[in-house]
Amino acid sequence: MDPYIKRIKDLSKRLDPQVLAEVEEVFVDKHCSKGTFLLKPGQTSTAHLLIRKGIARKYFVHKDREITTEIYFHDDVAVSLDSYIMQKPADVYIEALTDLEVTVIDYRRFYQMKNKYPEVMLIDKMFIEYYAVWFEQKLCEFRTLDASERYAKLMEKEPDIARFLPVTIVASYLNISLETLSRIRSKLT
Amino acid sequence: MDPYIKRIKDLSKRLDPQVLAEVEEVFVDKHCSKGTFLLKPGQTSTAHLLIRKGIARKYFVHKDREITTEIYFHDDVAVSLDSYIMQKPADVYIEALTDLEVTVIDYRRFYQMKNKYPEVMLIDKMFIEYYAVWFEQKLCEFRTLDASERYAKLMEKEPDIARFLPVTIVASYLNISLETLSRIRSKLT
DNA sequence: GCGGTAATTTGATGTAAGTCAAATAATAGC
DNA sequence: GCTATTATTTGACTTACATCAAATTACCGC
Repeated sequence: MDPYIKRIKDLSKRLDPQVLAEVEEVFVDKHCSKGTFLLKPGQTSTAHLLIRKGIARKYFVHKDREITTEIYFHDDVAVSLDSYIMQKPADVYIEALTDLEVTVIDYRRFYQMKNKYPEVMLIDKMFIEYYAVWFEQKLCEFRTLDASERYAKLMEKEPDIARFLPVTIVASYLNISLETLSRIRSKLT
Repeated sequence: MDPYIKRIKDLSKRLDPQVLAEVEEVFVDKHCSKGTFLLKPGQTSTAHLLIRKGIARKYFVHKDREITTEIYFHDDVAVSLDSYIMQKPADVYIEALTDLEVTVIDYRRFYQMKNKYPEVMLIDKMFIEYYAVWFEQKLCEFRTLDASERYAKLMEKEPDIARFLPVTIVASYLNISLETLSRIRSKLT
């Protein structure tokens, strides 16, 4: 697991038990079946979704083509950052690729927690920080790596994506055509 | 100005005068002459740099090529997010492209302010949020727009960059070769 | 098992944009 | 002013990757 994510987790666990109990009241567990949309363009995001089990993805449609921007596994948090922060309608889909077990963290109630307990605000801030750094890294990868290098990086950093998902989705995540991905893979064997 | 930046500014101004005074003690004004580096790879960032006057840029070197990732004008904040958040050595340069007047915001002292006043922490958090959303948008542009579309977007959103900076820098910011940028421009006239 | 659909691979061809190289144009120093 | 240097433009050529199309393979439901 990423060391920064680990720090966030450790901090969460070390919250005052009283505070932790109160925070956890905000969490609601939910089941989503495969193919369901957790968010659609036009809807304003009202919750973070902690994926407890299964796989989900975020994507948007550009020129009749689905572009996958994030893929979520166990312990990942699915959210349209844009819609959450700016409190405006999303322009992305969040889709359950398998049956999911998710924990819903309602913004309104979590917001109250943040204002009541600065340590909760800190954890939320660290989460955003992680997101920002992750985006910056991705941006750097797009600027410097070609198709096969991006694939190599994916295999190194997020091998589960290549392992569990169909070429179509992996290719759109790497921003290459599925044919090119297929060719890259065949060269490696 | 971006509406979210405006919100951050308004909030800053509306801080309790007592708090504001204390925060401003942390700010130190400084002059940097053209060509100076405010940060170099290997150094760990110890301060945010608010540009009061002049132009600066952030870039990194990849395969003997300078890749400009951010350009700062009046009221922008120059910082290696990565180095700041992870508190690790930076891998980017921050360079004064003109003579600069900057306000240095020391992390250590600002950190104390954040812990003392939750409203200061909130402002810092909003700044990071803005950064994250900005990165996400850039990422989306790289995924969906070709060279001339990226240039068009630049002219629409950050025209000053194209106006005040040499082709070399603008091209590396758009992640295209300077020759291509020159050709795009000549086609538009 | 078999037929039908969807996913993946393979091949042929097109193109946006990179690279290399040379020609202008702009800028600064003296 | 003129030269030296640097920045920008223009041209010829190359290449990584997309697109289109067809072939193969995998995956279902019955």
